[in-house]
Amino acid sequence: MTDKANDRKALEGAAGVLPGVEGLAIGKRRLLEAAVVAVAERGYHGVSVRDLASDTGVQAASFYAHFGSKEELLYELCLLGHREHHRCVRDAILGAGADAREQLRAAIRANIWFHATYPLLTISANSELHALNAEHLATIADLRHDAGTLLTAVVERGNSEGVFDCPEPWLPMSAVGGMCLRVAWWFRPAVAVDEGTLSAYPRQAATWLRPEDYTIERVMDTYADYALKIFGAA
Amino acid sequence: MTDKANDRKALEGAAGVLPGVEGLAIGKRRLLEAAVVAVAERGYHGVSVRDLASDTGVQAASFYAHFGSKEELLYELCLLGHREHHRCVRDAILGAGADAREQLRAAIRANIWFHATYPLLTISANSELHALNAEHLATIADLRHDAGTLLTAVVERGNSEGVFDCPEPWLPMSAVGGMCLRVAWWFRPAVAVDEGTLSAYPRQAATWLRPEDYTIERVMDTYADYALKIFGAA
DNA sequence: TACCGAGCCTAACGATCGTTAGCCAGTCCC
DNA sequence: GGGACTGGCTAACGATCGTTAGGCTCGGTA
Repeated sequence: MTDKANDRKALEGAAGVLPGVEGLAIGKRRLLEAAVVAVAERGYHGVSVRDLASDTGVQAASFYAHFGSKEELLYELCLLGHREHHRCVRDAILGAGADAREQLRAAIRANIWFHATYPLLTISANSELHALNAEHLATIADLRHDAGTLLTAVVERGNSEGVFDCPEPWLPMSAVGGMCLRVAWWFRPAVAVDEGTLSAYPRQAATWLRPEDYTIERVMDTYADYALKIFGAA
Repeated sequence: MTDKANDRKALEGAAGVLPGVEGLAIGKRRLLEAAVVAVAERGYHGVSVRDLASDTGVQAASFYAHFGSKEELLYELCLLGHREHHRCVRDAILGAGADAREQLRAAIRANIWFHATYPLLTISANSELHALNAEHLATIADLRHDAGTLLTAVVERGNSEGVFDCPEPWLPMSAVGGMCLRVAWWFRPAVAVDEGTLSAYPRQAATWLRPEDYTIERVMDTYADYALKIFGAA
């Protein structure tokens, strides 16, 4: 492979780690992709503008052609993460028919799918909110609140229809939410992993000792069963 | 209250956020306590040595009378967090009798208790491992591995005794581990919280919209029931 | 009494941080 | 053809970073 081809591959090494960036300018997209990799690994304050510029093959000053500040980039990452995640779960619920159990199962499956497919985005958008300014943090908090509303409605309807048995949904939802979220930290795909594809998963995922790697499908099914048990599904 | 009393209270504002620091020199202990508060809030790279020194009422250079480097302080925090957590869970299992279900229940309860009682330590010791050097990271990884061994043994014994039904324990353990770990991020006590006590919990815990705050006891019981369901307890 | 180390201090080192000013090569539209 | 816009560049700003040198003041100990 030529040096130039190597350079190009290095610059695009993070392609595919972010959903919903197809319409963006290529320079901005590359910065976002480099950022989600670096921030998930080292945290917001552990990543400098010069790091991102270097990963993208440009100078630090060029960063500011795309973002007004470093914090604004983090905000865009968080916005992207929460919006795409919410859309993913919402569409799954809406396409699941009228049975609350199937709606819950679809929601859990979509939740896991997103966290296992975009783990670096999940980690960045959930662990680095402290670095947002007050206004941006409030916007993200509103998004989080909205995302919870629909799932709460599914559970409450399931209760009144008699297919769930959890009079107080908050604790079971916290448990299910927690176990689904953590998938982003440990998941690594079982199939077709070359070095480039593995870079889309957190480095720590390699150190969680497990007997094997699992397919996304298997994790989705298994965790959905756990969730239905927790919600006391009939 | 006098100014001097105010100063003293500010310096000791983080007292009680760390277990197992009774024998340490007061200056070192204060630095560790200030560090766990700041690191859980802003991340390792978001906290400077001068920040910690300022919170402790000393100069930055005095930091190095207690720690060889900033990374070494993080290592001591991670060591403390993993050791105390492991001891807590281990003792609970050993004191639970011979029934695997009761051993599992005790382990989950102890796990939750630790995460809800020392949430800032839990967050720091689990989210900031990336900032450790290779040698220290390997030591912590060994500790994590050892901690998993005992619980795995409990589950496997429960399987062979016929009281659990989970032929492959890793996925259920990942689910239960995830939901218990996340308690550290959202838990806030329901009773007797003045401003000083609340500072022992992550700031974000206030933003997770919940209908009420729960007692530790209630979370422990509820989550233990979830865990037993997940492991297919007879 | 003399010493010694612990624990604090002031001052400063070089490196790196986020950000800005000012400039330049293309590309598009009128 | 000319002007505006886009997206890159070099160079530099002041602030802050982790860390060190060197000195002071104690309490304990030989």
